[in-house]
Amino acid sequence: MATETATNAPPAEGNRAGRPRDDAREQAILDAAIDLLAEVGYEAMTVEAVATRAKSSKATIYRRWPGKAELVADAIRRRHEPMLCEPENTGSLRGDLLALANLMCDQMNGTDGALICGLAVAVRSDADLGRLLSSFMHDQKHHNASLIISRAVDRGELPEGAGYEPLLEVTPGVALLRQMNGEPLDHAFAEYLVDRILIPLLRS
Amino acid sequence: MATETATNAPPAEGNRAGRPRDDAREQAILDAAIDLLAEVGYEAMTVEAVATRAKSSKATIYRRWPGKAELVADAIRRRHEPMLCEPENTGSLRGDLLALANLMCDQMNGTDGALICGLAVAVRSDADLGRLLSSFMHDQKHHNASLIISRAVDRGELPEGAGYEPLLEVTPGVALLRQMNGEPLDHAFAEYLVDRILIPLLRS
Amino acid sequence: MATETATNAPPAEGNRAGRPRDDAREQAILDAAIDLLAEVGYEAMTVEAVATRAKSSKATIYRRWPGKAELVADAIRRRHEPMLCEPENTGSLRGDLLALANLMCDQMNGTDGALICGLAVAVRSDADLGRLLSSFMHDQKHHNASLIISRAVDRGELPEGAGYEPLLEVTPGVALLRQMNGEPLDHAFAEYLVDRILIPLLRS
Amino acid sequence: MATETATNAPPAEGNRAGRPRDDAREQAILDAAIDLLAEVGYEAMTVEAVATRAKSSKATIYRRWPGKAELVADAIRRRHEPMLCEPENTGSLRGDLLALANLMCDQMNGTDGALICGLAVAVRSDADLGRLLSSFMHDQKHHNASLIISRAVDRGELPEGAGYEPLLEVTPGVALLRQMNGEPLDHAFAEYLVDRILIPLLRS
DNA sequence: TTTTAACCGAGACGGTACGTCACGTCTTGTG
DNA sequence: CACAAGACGTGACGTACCGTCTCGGTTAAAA
Repeated sequence: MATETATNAPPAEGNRAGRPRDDAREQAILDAAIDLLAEVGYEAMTVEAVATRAKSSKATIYRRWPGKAELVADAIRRRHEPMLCEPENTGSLRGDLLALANLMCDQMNGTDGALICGLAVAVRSDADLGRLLSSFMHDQKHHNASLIISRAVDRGELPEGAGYEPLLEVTPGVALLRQMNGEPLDHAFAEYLVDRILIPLLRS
Repeated sequence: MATETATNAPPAEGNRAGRPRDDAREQAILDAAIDLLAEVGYEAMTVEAVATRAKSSKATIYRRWPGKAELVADAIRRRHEPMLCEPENTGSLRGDLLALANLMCDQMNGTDGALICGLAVAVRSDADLGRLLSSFMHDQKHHNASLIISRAVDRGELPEGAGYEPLLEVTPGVALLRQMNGEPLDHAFAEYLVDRILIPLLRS
Repeated sequence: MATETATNAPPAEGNRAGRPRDDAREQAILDAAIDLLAEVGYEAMTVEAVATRAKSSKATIYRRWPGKAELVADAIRRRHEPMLCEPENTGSLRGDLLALANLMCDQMNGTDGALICGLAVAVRSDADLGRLLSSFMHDQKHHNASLIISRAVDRGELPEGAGYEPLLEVTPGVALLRQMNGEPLDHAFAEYLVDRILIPLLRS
Repeated sequence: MATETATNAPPAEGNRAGRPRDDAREQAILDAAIDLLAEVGYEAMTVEAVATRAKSSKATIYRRWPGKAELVADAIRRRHEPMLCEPENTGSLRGDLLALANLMCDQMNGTDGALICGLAVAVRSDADLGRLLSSFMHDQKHHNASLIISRAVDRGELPEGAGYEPLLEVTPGVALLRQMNGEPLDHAFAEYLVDRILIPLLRS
């Protein structure tokens, strides 16, 4: 699943000579990029500003990434990895789903929503980025959803063999749609999503 | 319903003298904008390029719209209106839904998908555009969905009082998600959507 | 003598459409360029700085000149024209020559020396610029030298038919050499030039 | 006479430890610098390119010279030394002067002219470089000129005590001027220089 | 019919970000 | 230590787009 894109690698693999790249610079740049993305958005974000905040230089950035878009893509990539977290066990299927939905809403209302929208265009010309974004939204849920379902099966709330696949697409899909329609992703939405869509779907 | 934005009106109402605006210019500009949006995306689309393709000039564009974002918003608005069409009656709920899903897939694979993705960023800073995009995706389906449901009820395939609301969000939501993940929106997807998600949801 | 170079002209001659170029901008830019050239030299002079001082923008500069070198060349071209002045009649050949030599020294010690040295490189790839520089140094002297000689002939200090050509090359040549050797162009040099070189040469 | 500039010496005098500097590297670098100077000029010459052509590295260059200007200065210095040559005795003053003038023209038309022009700018901010350039043009002539004059005195072509100083400045001065005016330094010029300027000057 | 005011195309203008390149410094590994 | 390789911060370069502004010329309603 490692969505390995063709960006950001020293020219040759086996090369040894010369001063090695400083990974700390890379991290500082990506951090600065993430921060600025969240603060001002993709379009208003300036490579120069990223360099300044990272106490770096444009040259160092362009030595590693072909352009602004790829820098941003990588920044998100890195940010995604440490974001997996265990879903709490609330004692009921509905409670678990609601917790999950609210968590997703919070993320979408924060930086992530902006990122996803900001990258929608880039996705169309970079299939790898698409897959990345996909995993960005799915991976955590994949794990969490299967856990929630199995817990519900154990409780007897769902029949044996209930599949969680629809959850994976319906939940973020509807959230994304709302996001792009400018509608709020609040607790009311979370309840609507769980009671009117997710639970009916799982019960059927 | 009319998502009235503060764009595009001659300066004063009561003025009379002088050459009136040429509506043909307006249409040419909007057409050019739509074409370019689909071809290169929102960011890469240039006002200069729109003017050139419309055999117009930047001044004419900026005389009518405050900026690029509003021009694009208007372009989509205009394009949306003539797009309503009657859904065919295939004789079964599944057939009707499948026809609808396939139609949506075709649209998303065509210009519309590009448009939607290209506008994702702009939506966040222009609530009106969000609502517009919302109606762009909903209105037609709103009508079609209610029609399909009522026909299914008449046939006895669905119980009296079955709601079509979930259809309106789940269908385009999942499609949009796939779109942004770079996954194909083909007939296999349409069948999956209908059989695994829509019908279970309606039946529950 | 119009050293017409292939720089700085609107794309077509007969074109009429569009906003015409503002000649005041051009003059402001050239003035700023001259000033900065004299202050910091060619290499340290920045196009950005020229734009700022001229209250212009880089775009406007690059719209008119292909690059920094051509801008500088043009700046000097313009500056040259209004620089002719009458040499005073001191009553003796030596006095006249000394006055001329001192004038030249002052010019070379001022902006002009810097200019000439700064352009030495550019000259080699732009023959027109060479001729321009040539006239920049010669024209005035051509006139002045013939005047001084004829006055000396009238006074009987020089024989009839004495040519002034050597003056035209020897005087600025030696000055230029000193300039490039980092040696001072002061009054001692002027006296040396007149007494040891110019007068012997004219007398022979 | 050695115009000793503050460049290019191992850090401490008495140090002994470590690998000694490889003088071959130094020569390779200076050769590369000279070649590139002549090919593309001072401004277009790149330290990186010098390093590449010398199969060296920038660090090795900057370990020995403070910067590009000093490197170039040194390159010229080295090149100058093996260039002293005995002027042939043609049997007459005019013949000797003509030979000298033609030699100078050939040099100026070759690499040296480019070098001198290329360094004109640098001279103004580096007095040592100026003196170097001065000796570059003078030293050889200093020796040759005195030789030619003394031979002419011996032949009786010139009076006892004739000074050669004017030759030293007038000859290269006029040549330099022509060079910067883009005028040819050919045999016609050599004859003009000798017959119209040098001999009259010496005879007076 | 004549005015007249707004239209239209073209394109110059001030700004600002982009991505490139060279300079001179530094930090590796290998002799 | 020297040396080759090459990353790094700095800062100018020349390009491209945005949104504004003038031009000369056109066009339809108002006088």
